[in-house]
Amino acid sequence: MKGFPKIRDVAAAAGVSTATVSRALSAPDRVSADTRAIVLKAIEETGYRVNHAARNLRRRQAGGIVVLVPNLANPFFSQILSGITFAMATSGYNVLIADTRQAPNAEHRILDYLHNNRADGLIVLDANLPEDVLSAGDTPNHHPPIVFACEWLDTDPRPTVTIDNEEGAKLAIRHLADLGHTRIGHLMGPPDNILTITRAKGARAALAELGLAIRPDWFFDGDFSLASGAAAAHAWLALNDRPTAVFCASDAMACGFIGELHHKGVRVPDEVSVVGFDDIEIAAHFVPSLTTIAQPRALIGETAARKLLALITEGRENGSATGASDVLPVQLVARESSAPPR
Amino acid sequence: MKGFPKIRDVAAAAGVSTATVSRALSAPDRVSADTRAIVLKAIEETGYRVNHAARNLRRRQAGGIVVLVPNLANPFFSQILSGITFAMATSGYNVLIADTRQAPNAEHRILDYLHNNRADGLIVLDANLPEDVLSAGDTPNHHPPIVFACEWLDTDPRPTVTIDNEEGAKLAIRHLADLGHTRIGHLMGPPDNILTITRAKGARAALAELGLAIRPDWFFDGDFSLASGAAAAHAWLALNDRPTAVFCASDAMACGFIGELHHKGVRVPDEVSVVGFDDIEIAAHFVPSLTTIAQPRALIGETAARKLLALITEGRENGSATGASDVLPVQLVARESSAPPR
DNA sequence: TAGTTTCATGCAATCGATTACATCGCTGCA
DNA sequence: TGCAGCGATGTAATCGATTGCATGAAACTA
Repeated sequence: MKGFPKIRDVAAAAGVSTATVSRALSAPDRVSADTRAIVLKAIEETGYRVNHAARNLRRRQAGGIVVLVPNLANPFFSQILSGITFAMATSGYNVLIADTRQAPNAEHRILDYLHNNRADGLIVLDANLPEDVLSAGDTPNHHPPIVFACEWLDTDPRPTVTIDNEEGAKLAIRHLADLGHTRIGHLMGPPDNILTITRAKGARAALAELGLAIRPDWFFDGDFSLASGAAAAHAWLALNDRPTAVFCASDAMACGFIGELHHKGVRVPDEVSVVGFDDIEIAAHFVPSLTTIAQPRALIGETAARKLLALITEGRENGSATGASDVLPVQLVARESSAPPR
Repeated sequence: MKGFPKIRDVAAAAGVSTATVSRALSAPDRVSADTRAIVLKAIEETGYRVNHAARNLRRRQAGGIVVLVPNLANPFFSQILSGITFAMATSGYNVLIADTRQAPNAEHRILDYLHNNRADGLIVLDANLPEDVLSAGDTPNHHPPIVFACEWLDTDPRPTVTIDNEEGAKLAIRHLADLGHTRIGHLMGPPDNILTITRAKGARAALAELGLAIRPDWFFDGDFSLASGAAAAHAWLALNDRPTAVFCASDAMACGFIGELHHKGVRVPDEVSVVGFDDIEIAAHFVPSLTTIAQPRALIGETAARKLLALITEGRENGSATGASDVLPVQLVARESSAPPR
């Protein structure tokens, strides 16, 4: 960073002022085609690169967006991140990532991103942040625009990018009913999570529509993880009166559930059908391959990123940060793990 | 970002100069305990937050590190990223991520990170970058320090954080031999990849040590992905004379291999034993659960991050960027997918 | 007691790009 | 011919924190 050419050097090489060089880069149509060419050549020759810190300081911006991920180690998010970086690639904004559940002081550091000039915008994938963290954005111009993706807050009017979770759950239940199942259970995500609530609601609604039993002892607790799926397998085994099909609120849980049943000698789908949710990559290759509700994860990330960019630009131009919310479609993918009951 | 308090406001509130405020924050022992307390209180009251752009400009730094990931959508990397953000959390550096294989212009944008004042350091997880991209760092002070993690370049003396890939492959082969297998194949990663080369080398060495056959038709081509594992299953099925065990260079390939064999009615480990590499989370829950070589992914990320931080600091203090390289240990985890041959 | 260190603090230059405003030369119209 | 209008460019202030140097007071030394 020491001997790097600066805009002054380029200006000297091109025989123009620094203002012209700056304009040739950031507002090409404000300089004549001739000088622009000269400036670009000078940039080429000197090997000049803008200093982002200087630019950001002057423009009063941060130059990046932050993605708040509840748990980076969870592969569910990797494809969403991929969609985000894809959409951001040409924008000139950096993509920073932060794990909201990671010690030390996760909460404190998030606040730092929120109030701060560290990010021009946020994509929040974790709606279970401490209440006060997000409400810190009360005073509208004290924080950058926020887009929620995947998860959201019912009480919060900010724009979101989600999928139709309720419909997804209904598709799953109807699929099992179509196969002939009448005894259907549901393995849920973490309590309080909006996805858990919405998917469970959809499952209940579909069961009711179909006139099927909604039995509390067939609604198993989980937390979206593989391990909780395995734990649910034990709960299922412990029942006297078991459902013949289980709709799991995540593929990870479905895999954990099936894997553990397999250890106990219970075959899927012979003895119990399983439907997952997410369509993670392994679902198609699992044994048995997993029937699931596909959600377009990369597209979610991409959409959220574009929406955020729009908000950032809009916020700069006028003040009206409108927040239409996108709901992306889901799709049933039928595979081996679901079959008619014996 | 408009009406935010600046250091001047804090200085006024505390009745000191901006220099003192700055020092109270960045060099606490250069101000007296009393004034420090006063300044901190003033910061609290005004709600001041440093402007990173200004700080970075003045300090001639970028304030962040970049992680170059070959494919963000690949969950293998999520845990490494997690380790990196964990180690970086308290450092004050942002963690930026960039996908090196992502259109448009991946190559061009990487160069931007390399030469540029966008990052104070890089963690590179992709050693297959175009030759000239990395060699752009010839002139030592024209680029930030780089640490390679997982993958590395044989020709490059820069510091690396890796695992003992050769030993891992040997563990896998020996494990299969211990079970009684004498006909052992190997499903490889993408050609030219250093991990592919090293693991295949370890596998060959172990086979040789054990006096077992090294048959070219039992070395299958792959690319670490699930799909290539499934493709290898067809290659295996097509052989007249099949190995009774296959060591796969990634868990994803092992899962794809097993999943596809299962579709074709071939049971694992009954008809063929399989050992993977990585110990991704699903390995323990797969059907059958996967015997594999565990590598400490989060630790790799964490170690790389700390090493990079050390290089950044060192580079600022004196110029000698030494690059000891860490090799982290691997471990065999025996599960159901490997058993004695029939 | 005079001279020397040490410590805490203030002053003001500085990092490098952007941009409001001023300037200059043309064109076009009355 | 004269003046408004416009486009291209230059001048210089500005973004906000950091830090080299200077200052003054206190502590220490001989």
